[in-house]
Amino acid sequence: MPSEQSAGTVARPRPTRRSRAPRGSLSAELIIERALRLLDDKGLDAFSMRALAEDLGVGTMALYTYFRGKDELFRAARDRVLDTYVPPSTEGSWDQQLRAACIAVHDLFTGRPAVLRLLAESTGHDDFLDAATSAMERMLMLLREAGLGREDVTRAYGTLSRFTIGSALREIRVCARPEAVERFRSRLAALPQDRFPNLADLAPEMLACAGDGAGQYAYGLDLILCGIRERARQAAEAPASQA
Amino acid sequence: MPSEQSAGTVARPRPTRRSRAPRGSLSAELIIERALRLLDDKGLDAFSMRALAEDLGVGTMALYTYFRGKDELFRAARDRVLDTYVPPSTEGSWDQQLRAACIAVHDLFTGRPAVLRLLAESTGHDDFLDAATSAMERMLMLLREAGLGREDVTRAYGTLSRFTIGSALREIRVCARPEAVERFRSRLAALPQDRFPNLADLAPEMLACAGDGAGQYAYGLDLILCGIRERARQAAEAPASQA
DNA sequence: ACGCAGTACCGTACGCCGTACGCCAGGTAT
DNA sequence: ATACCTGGCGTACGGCGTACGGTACTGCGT
Repeated sequence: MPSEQSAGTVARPRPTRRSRAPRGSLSAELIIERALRLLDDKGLDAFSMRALAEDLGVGTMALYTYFRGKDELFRAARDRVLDTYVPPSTEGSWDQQLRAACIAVHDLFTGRPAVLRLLAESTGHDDFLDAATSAMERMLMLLREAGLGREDVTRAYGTLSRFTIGSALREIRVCARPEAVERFRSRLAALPQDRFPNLADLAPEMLACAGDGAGQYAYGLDLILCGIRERARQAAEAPASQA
Repeated sequence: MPSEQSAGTVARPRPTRRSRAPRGSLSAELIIERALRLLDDKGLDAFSMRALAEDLGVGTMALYTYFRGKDELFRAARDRVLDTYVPPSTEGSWDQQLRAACIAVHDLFTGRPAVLRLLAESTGHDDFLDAATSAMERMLMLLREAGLGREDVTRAYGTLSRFTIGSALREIRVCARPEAVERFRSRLAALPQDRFPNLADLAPEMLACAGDGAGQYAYGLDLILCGIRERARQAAEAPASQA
């Protein structure tokens, strides 16, 4: 910047002129990494392109060299996280493996609250990351191994995925937030016991479960797996009933 | 500002000066109603206080007489929708009743996509609407009727609610959007069959299920109910095993 | 009849946001 | 040396939510 502010004390509006960052200081990788850190630390609501740029020590518009816009950056970040999925061991019976695989997905989601929200708001299926597709393929395989028919495999998979995302969402919104659980507690305590006897009676259990996301997930998962087993048994007994 | 624009034809920037709306033209009820209509028609993303005010033929700030801000308005709108829940009949066995109740909730959610997103993003449990609390109470009662222990009742309820919200979310994002299903289709078709044999093979079923939200929900619900029944049977056989 | 307080509606302005557009500097090829 | 390419960047625009103060109407006490 040659003789830029030398012209007297006539204060420019002080845009806090940054010095130009050197040439190689940015990359898609680096941006995604920082964005994820920011997302995890401050949450989705506090995220902005401006904040991210400042965090990187870079002008806002520099980001647009690497991503067409915020949405594209978000999708890239989401994909990066999904690609960190590592399938658990391939030992044990089909239901043991399926259980482990689902729990791994659930853990991946709850570990990245902001990314989960991104995922929940996306139109879904707009892409097939390699890791995500592999996970899907593997689950379908395990379900076939269980002895389910073609449509049952598909529907059972859908059930698992819906339950998993519903659980993870609840978990990041409630279980992981002590203040939410606390508010729940006071609400429960204030309920008229005559109108809601079961709710009032079960308050201690409700509260304990509200704080135990992982346990809740495992319980529901087992319920569903139990249903799948039963379904497989029916299919084995009456193989002619499917189209 | 006296004599502000009287100086000749110097056009003011044309803020399209509205004539003041008459005194009784607004009410909390009316605002909520219009907000819901707008939300349903244009979606959550397109909603803004300014747009709502314009829709009502009113200045933006008039809304702030009735609601402290956008969040409060949203909560009021959400509550209003939740309060339209009507519990289905109280006839039949506990599982028939539970099934009907869950489906009613699911239908309520999927009928109001924008409200569902509001609900999914809220911290949850920050209030107990009368209708929502009654629904909860009734489900807990039915689960006790099934013969479940205290903790099982709570956890089974949690499973149902998580699955229901997960399903509804998926439904408004995918099943109800033909273009999302279409994109899914082309993605499936493009998959390398050697790496993802099951996925490729099951593509027709996957696609059919993607468009059939209600069927998917009912299937998963039955899986869970089956698990609950099994659990109840275990509890009946070994009543000493619970704390 | 007349003021006057209260209130429902509203205009303006501020500080955020995402991003279109074009500039500019520094490295590379010629 | 020169031209070009490209990655970083400043500015500006239109949108958002909303704090704050103004304004005109209603209804009340006199």
